[in-house]
Amino acid sequence: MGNSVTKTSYPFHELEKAARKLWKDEGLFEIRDPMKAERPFYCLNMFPYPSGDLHVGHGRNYILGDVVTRLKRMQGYAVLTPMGWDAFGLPAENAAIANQIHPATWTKKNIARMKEQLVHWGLAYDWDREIASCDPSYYKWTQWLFLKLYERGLAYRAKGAVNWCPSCNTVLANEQVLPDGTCERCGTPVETRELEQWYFKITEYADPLLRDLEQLTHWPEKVRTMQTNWIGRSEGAQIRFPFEGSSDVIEVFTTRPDTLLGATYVVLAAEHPLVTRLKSEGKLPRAATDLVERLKKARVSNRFLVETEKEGTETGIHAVHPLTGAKLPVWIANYVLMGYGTGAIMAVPAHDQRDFEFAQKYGLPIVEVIRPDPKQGAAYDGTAAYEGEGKLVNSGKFDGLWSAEGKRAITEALAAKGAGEPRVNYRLRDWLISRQRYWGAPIPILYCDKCGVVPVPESDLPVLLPDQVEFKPTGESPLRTNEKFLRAKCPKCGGTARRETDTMDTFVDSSWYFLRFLSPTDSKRPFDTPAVNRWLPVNQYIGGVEHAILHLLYSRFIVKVLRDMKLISFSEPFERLFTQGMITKNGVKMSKSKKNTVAPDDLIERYGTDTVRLYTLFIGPPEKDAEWNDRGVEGAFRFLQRYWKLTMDVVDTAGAETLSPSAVKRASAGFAPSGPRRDLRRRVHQLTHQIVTDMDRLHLNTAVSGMMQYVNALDEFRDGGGDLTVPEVTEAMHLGTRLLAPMAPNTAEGAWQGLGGPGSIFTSGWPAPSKEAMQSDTISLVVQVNGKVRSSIEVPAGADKATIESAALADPKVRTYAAGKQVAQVIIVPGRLVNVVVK
RNA sequence: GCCCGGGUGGCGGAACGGCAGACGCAGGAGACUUAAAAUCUCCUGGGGGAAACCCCAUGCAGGUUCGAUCCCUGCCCCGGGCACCA
Repeated sequence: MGNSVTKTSYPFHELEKAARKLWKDEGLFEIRDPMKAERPFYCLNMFPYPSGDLHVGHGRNYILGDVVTRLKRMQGYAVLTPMGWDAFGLPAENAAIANQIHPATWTKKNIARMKEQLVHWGLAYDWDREIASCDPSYYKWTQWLFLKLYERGLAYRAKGAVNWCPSCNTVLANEQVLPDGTCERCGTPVETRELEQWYFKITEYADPLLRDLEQLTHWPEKVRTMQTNWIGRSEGAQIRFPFEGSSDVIEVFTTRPDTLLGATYVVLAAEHPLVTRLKSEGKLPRAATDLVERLKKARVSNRFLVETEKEGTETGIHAVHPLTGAKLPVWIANYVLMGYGTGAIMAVPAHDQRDFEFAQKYGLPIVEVIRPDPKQGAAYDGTAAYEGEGKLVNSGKFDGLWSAEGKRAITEALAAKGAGEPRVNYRLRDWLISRQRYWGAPIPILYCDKCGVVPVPESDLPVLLPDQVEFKPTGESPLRTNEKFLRAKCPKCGGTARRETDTMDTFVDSSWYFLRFLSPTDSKRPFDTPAVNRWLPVNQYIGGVEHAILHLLYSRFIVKVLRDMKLISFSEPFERLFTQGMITKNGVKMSKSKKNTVAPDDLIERYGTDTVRLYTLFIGPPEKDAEWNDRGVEGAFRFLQRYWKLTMDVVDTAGAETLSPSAVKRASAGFAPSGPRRDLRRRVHQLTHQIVTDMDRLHLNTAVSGMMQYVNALDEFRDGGGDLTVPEVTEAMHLGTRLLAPMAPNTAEGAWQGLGGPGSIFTSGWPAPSKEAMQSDTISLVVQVNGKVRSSIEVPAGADKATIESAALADPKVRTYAAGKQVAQVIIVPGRLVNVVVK
């Protein structure tokens, strides 16, 4: 089959070559001076990790971005369309361990290969702005970013329970652990370890990160919801319970202070500091210490199992109810987690299902304090907790208040006693950024025996990764044992210091790269503030939904920090976000490991890049997943062939002089007032309208379909004996070619040159349909009887309702269906239909 | 359990509340050809009918409406997110 294809008269390879040369010569997609370019538009694809080969599934992302880029260019914008490489990361290091190849070498090789593929794909990137996050000239500034956060107290080191991936040999941020407790990258079950690690204080920005989501009206609702859930804001109160025999207090967080009088016991997480202390002081009963040990061990692996049965034990100590003074037993239980709130709760079994189950199991008292309607019986019926709101009962002076009032009144009463206050709690945890890996940006910190933790002075950046290192199969970072790297001089006291050996999470690299593209080679500053302020937020950001939380939340955080540092003037990095669906093959995501990838190279070789582009766009709505079908590619190819032949036929018959744009402009006098030529022109403008609208909304599958109909319309015109030299055809070719250009740029550019140019099609402006041309003299209306289609009538375009009604009632089929019945109503929808309601 | 998507021919998918299935793929018939490929033409949701036409059909059951794939209620499946979050 390959043979027959290459014999086609559609010379896609030549077209690609010529088009690419023209675009390069004209510098169509390059921004020379960001401060001077008019009408800036920043179109960005998430920069990829250079994993090696690209498949057609990856291509969807880039093709979408390229269509936007070219469309905006035609609409007269100066489009910034850069590309770079998220080039630090574990696969390079794993390759190093497996094949004894340096991560830098491996990464560079992959970058070269992928760049070749992107170029082959004909994507319009401004390669002069290419960046790679593993380049010292880039990661110098990632380190600078760390120092800035450190200066502001937003980077800190702390010991705590962390996620450890035993396969990746490193810790992970919460965002990088999947809901089933496995590593986001490799799928290995994550373990818990107590380690001292570096964090970014993203929780400080929880509220702005949440609030500003409201501004992001051009983000998919889904992504905003996911971020909202992830941040997990809840309002309530922090309440302090003193406990007997100590001046200490147990702090709990609750969203239901209105149920405080129903609290009958207090529960601590096994990891709660008080538990640790009591244990070390020998004040815990044997059963309790045993349980604590068991729970801590179980949590290493079972932390994510929700279905675990509730289990607990008494500590022997008692807390004092802050309002009633009642003695409440303090328990330790597996259903209270250290990772949320204070790691301690007040248990209200009548109104919290978890507490209820626990209280039942251990025979703890249950006191009802909320009733939806006090006149009716209890909502709490002894079989399950009532978790709704209502009026307070059994709550002393608070009886009769509604939950909302009760919350306020009880919180105020606590505040008056100094026993509590309103509190907003977040699910979001700080961002753990240290990684025990080599192939990342070293954290620019020194440990001095005398001065303690000392940041590397800005002037000493970058802290370079040592080149001569050995990768051990144990997976231990070679930095840990590299004496040359480790040894340093303390910038404060001049004494000996030891370097931090952890590197930064690669999501730090990608949290600011979109700023770097404006000044990719600047060695003085991380980014050019005026240029960045002019071009950002990114007008159109395109990438996979898998970053809905990770990259997109981190970037938003960093941008807000930089704004607070007055280094940029905007608060959000990405104005419009588009998350494309993945392409599946045999129902599953394309991936090397599943061996179901489709390589673009062969397809481009055989059919040309425009065919691959067009099919990728046509496959379905871009935001949804879609199944790849090799036969579908041929459909796209057939269309382009037909389009090309048609263009060449028009050029041959009409000749250049009738085709030039000025001739087209003059042609309007020659447009036919009626007949097939007029019909063609109407159809062409209607389709133009549809395609323009679809492209604006990124409904590219229907835009491609519109182009197919466009060619069908012209073919039908010709088959019906139409003359290709008439001005209607010339106009159609000029419009259609420009409409096609963002989607099939090489073919369209070639056609444009054939049609007499001048210049690149991408400087020819974006078409607009003519309202007048879209109008028709008569319209055909569907006629329904009682909502069922029975006939259709032809009426003048401007016909009034009375005319339409009588025409409809006169229709023989309508008369048949209306026979013997009364016409109750006639509904007329202008331009659409008539519905005759009979009884 | 809660919150988002989604369920339409053999397949991918179209349809401001207004002719369900655009466009394409696959399939069928034909033209061209010694033949095949390529190309072109016509047909192609199901059922009934010689035909004109008629009936059924957008996961299921209701509702609102002159009219519902679209809006509302309940339910069933599929995908995603959150989840002992206090």
